[in-house]
Amino acid sequence: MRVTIKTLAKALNLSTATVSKALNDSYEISNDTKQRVKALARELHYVPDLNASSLRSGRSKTIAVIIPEVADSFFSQAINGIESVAQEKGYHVLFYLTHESLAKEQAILQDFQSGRVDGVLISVTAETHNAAHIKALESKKIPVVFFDRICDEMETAKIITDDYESGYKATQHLIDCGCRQIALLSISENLSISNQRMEGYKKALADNQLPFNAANIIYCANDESYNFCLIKNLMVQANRPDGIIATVEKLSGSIYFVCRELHLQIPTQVKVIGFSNLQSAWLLNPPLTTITQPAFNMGKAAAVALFKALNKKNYSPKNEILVIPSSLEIRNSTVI
Amino acid sequence: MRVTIKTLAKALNLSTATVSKALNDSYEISNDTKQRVKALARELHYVPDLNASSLRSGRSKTIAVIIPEVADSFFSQAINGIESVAQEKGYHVLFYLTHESLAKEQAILQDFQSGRVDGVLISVTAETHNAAHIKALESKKIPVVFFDRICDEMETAKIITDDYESGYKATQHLIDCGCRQIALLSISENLSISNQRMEGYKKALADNQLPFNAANIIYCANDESYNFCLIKNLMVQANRPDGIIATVEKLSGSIYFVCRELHLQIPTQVKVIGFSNLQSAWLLNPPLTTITQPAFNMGKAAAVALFKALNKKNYSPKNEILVIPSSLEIRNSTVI
DNA sequence: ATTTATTACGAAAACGTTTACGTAAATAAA
DNA sequence: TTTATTTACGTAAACGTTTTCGTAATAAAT
Repeated sequence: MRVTIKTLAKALNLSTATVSKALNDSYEISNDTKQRVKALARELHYVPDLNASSLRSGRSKTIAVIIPEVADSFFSQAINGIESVAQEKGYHVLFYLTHESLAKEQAILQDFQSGRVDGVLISVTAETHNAAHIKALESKKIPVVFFDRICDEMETAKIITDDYESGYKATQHLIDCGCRQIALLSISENLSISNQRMEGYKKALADNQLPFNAANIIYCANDESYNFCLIKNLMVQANRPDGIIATVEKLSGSIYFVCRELHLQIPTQVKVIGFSNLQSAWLLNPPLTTITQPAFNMGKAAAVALFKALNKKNYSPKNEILVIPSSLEIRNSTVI
Repeated sequence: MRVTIKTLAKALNLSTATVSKALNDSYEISNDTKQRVKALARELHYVPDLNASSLRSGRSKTIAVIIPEVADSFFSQAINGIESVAQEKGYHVLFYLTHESLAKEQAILQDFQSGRVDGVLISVTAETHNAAHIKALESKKIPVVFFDRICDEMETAKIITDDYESGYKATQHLIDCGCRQIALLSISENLSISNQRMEGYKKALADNQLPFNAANIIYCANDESYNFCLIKNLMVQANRPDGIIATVEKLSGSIYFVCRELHLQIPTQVKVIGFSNLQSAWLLNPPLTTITQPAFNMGKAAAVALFKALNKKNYSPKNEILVIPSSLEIRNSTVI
């Protein structure tokens, strides 16, 4: 037989209400009773039914994390940050991968109307250009916190890195290394991070009296072989770039593959800098200069912000942006 | 006001029972009624309360995935495989990271007594040497499927790769390349994969009349700098190995770092082969020869096996081992 | 014409909690 | 002493489903 609150109540000659309150450390219950209840619960290996609890209380002790990919070291590390605080708070974490598909993102969020989760951490897809489906959670009073890839139109907590400055720094570094024709690999026209990084790129060009050339902005897709072609086409041109910035991790690899195929030497013929958290950046051939993002801390900060909202009576997170800076790590893909 | 089954029932002048059955496509309900109910449900954006549903039915439509790390490309890819089938089946996926801690693994499984999940996919920690805490799920009729890192003593479905053969192949390859003193980096004495890979290693040595030297088996820990020291100590010896096998992904990187520090040339002075799924293996300096595991397919197969069990009246998965072979991919860390 | 099946639905209990409200006893304040 | 407050517990409803069982009405079989 399953041991429920009733089992305990009967055995101790108490009401289920008292037992429930005792287990939840209610002020209404004497210390003595609490001890007795908890002792018996432990002895009989009582474990509360989560579904019953959630149904009645309206809280599921579960949060959702929605990200585009997991095979990206940024998100891997961010997950670790999130998980570390969730486990500490006794919360459980549902993971969802959108694979950069807006439709999937919508379907996932739609499901949260079911009361499955108490809060949501999200990094939107490259296709997401408005937040209607995310705003729908407001009606259920489910707090949402963005990290990395945010939606400007939502008034909530957002954890980002200094994308604008990073774009600037990356570009300036290449210019300092002698580059005059710098390509920027992006993945989306509506993604906050892409736009910010590009703005920084443009500003750096302007500050150095270098012309901005729209042809040097390459929008990549979610298809590796397609991206390979795009980059290859870029690099076979007569006036090919002498510097490339990959604004998203997976694109760095593609650049290396193209350069290998075309026998282009990095960094002598072309310099490369990638937004990446790969520990193996050091081990690449040549070691990759990176903009390294504080992924773990961003994940952690996002989770902290979410739990802060979950503890408020007014569910809604403070509308504020937390910026955790990235760092430029110079290696041999830009300098000899 | 929230729209529940009662709302629909009242509006259509039906009982809640009928509405529920209609929504679940029960044979007891006429097609006409089903249409009307579903139409109104759609119109009013009705979404069933998962907690109520789970409480009554005893099924949560959620599975758990327990893995040691996520910052490991094997697990990243496996997750993709799992997620792909879960999403298709309309199930949700809870993720838990053990960080190789048995205590954490136990705590996580303990929590599953709450009815939170219908089934579990697990890859155990390096510390796990018995399955008592996992067997405890049997009393709750929660099916468990192992992938990659299995527990022999559990009678259930297990998805693995051909670890023994992979260990053999890796060793034989190094021998073919001229190595006579081969070190094996392991992470645990009780982990199935470690032992199998080591047995394959031993067999290959024996088949080639090479002596087995226990000093060449290095047990690494979950601490990068500690591992670095271990490997460094190994490589500063006079009779240092001329070949190393890293049986787990993260150790390959450590080997490269040590070799860089000691100015040891790969592959001329020491040849390296790693169990790894990093796409960047190609891009390392030098490109890393790997045993590449079918991570995505293993994850997928594990999920499929679990769902098969979830659909059975008798919850328990078939006690069988599915082996999906790995492949040796030869690159320049073993050949010039 | 009577019995038996089948179809389509409803009443009500059940799942295991949490919580609003009530209350008796003990204590404190007036 | 009377009244107010606090302490510690119980009663019972509620959360939103699913499911068992019952039952009319219609159709089929005898």
